[in-house]
Amino acid sequence: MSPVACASSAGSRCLAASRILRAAAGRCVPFQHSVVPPRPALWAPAVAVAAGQPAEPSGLRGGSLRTHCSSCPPGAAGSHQQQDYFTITTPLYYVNAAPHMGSAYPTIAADVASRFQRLLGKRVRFLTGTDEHGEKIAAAAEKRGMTPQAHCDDIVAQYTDLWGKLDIRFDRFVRTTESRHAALVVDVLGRCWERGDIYAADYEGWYCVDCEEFKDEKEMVALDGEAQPRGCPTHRKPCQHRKEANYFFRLSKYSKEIEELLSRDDFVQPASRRNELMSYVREGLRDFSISRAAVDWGIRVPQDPKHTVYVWFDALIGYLSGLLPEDVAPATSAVPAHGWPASVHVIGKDILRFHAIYWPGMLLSAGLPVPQKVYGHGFLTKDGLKMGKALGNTLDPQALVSTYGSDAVRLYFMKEIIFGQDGDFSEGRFRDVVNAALANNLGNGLNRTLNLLAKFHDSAVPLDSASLPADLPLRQLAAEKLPAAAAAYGSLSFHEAAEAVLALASRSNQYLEETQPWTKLKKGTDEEKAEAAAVLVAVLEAVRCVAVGLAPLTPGLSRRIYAQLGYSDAQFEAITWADSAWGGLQAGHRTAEPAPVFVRLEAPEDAAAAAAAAAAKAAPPQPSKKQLAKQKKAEQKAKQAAEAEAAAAPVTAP
RNA sequence: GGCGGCGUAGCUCAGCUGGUCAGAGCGGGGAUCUCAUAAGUCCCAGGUCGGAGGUUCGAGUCCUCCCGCCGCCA
Repeated sequence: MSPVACASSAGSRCLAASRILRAAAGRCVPFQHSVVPPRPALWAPAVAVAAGQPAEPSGLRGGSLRTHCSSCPPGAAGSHQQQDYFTITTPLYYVNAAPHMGSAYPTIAADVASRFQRLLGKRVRFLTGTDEHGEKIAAAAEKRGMTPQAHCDDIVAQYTDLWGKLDIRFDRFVRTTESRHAALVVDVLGRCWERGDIYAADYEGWYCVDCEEFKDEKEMVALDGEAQPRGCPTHRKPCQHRKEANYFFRLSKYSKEIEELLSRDDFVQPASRRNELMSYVREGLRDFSISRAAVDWGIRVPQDPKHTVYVWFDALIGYLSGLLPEDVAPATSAVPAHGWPASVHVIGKDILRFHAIYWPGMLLSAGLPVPQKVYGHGFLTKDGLKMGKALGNTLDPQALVSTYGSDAVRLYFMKEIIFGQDGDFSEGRFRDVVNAALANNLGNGLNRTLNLLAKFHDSAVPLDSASLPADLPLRQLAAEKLPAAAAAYGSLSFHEAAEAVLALASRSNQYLEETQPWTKLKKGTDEEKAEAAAVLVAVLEAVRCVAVGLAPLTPGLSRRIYAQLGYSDAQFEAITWADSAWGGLQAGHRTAEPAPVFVRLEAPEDAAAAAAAAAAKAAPPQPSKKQLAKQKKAEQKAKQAAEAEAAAAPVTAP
């Protein structure tokens, strides 16, 4: 079972794995719903909301809104040529357990996309939240000796806590237990009903009491002494033949529209996802059940209070209810004025069908536009293996972010895994690639340059970066790479965006080696010293561009780079994508006291010991020759430094 | 079983509309430097492009079969 969006084993749901009730025999998913008191929607913690006003993302506060960005390529998804808003959603995560990497991954991606769109000046609505209905919730709560509501509240707190640690800046956090959500579900259902798209029909199939689930005939196994396969494969107990009345949604009525939708290049992405959906549609869309009579708690169907709304119908509408501000009555007609249709639903590939087929059908029935895009990202593995508690292979995002920090986690998953493809996490590789990019390349490059500026120019920028020649290779590379990064961000190609921006940092280090300003600054002529000063400005300006370019991916690091360059937090908060263009650093500007902006990642001791022990089994641990040589050099350096210090004149404290 | 996707250096990937008989990053090895975060820079090694056939002057790239992995559907 897919680890993404759902770490649990088969049968669990997080807008995932579970199968939807359909008119065909043998398909059913049980769920339970707890009717809970109304609760306010959670707002993003960073945003202070004035009474009666919708929340605004803090990133834009104080910044000027721009209507055009020269860095932005024409036609890019989410670009200015399209609407002036940007609505992005993650799945509404199932709160049967604490968040796992499978939910953190798409949330990070949505946050990166949101931050980029905010830098462009868009009115961004980043919607995430939780789906709190279902029998698994009740079971998990009971197991913990808690009410379902208390359980949900606790898990939701863990989600928001983790999102805070991962620098997730959502605008809306919707919970499907909110009364406003229920009200909108009822309203949407009413519209579909009036349209004639809901009808009563019997659903029958084989039911396992222990699973609380209907079984497909193929799934069942033959029990002892029986010829016919009628047993639950999990519990090995006889399934009961059940027939119950349900309400069904007339999805088949919208087959043509949905097939046309799926034929579009830009609706379902990546392109490989479309094929399986087209195959599914061509088999003929069948109506699906949207109610359950057997489940006591849930949103009551007003037209027949013996029924509660089936959880998929309910949860998908969270994308609508979550957009509505508190002061707006929960009505379907209000939704288009508040960021609908969504620009992109970011989802795991395992729940594509619900988002690309059922959801559009529901929306068409309710008279609402469909989302602009559904992006099915790939699955994650760890050390090449599927993740899952049952498999004993888990990746705890809380532990990861606590150990290594938000920027490292975000960069790895965005840069090293191609969004849309499956990807792997291994801790050694994680440290290596993050260190290489952020500590050794970018961080050291900035530090060495700031130290030179401090030493030879008292941290004052000697000239305008805009005055540097337009044909300066570093400047030209910036002019090439930052627009490329913008295009990549717009296409949700985060690894390409990261590579494009970081290429500028790499080139900066090369440029320093080519020009060796430290030599010229020490011993050069006045002209040579001026040239060297220009090199420092060029490199610092390039790093400033990199900071803006990386801001969606590594907001904390970018902020620290800006601080090191002498800018205030307010100045950082006010940046726009236009600031990624060359020319921001001005003569006279003072940089801060040099300090590392990214501390290299080290293996935790226990983990390192465990890794060493594991490696010892496979092969004797041996430090590489390079490492030994490096240690030796370090010792020599320390010795030389001590000797030099002893011989040098006393140094005046700054 | 049907359909679809994938298999390229130790790892992660590009190339994949036929033509320097394969590249990048990370890791590894060597050299060099000391402005700097045990960093930087330069150089090098690593490839049966899953396997076997075929088409072609020429195939990682097109066709067939087989093997393995993943996804969807029954």
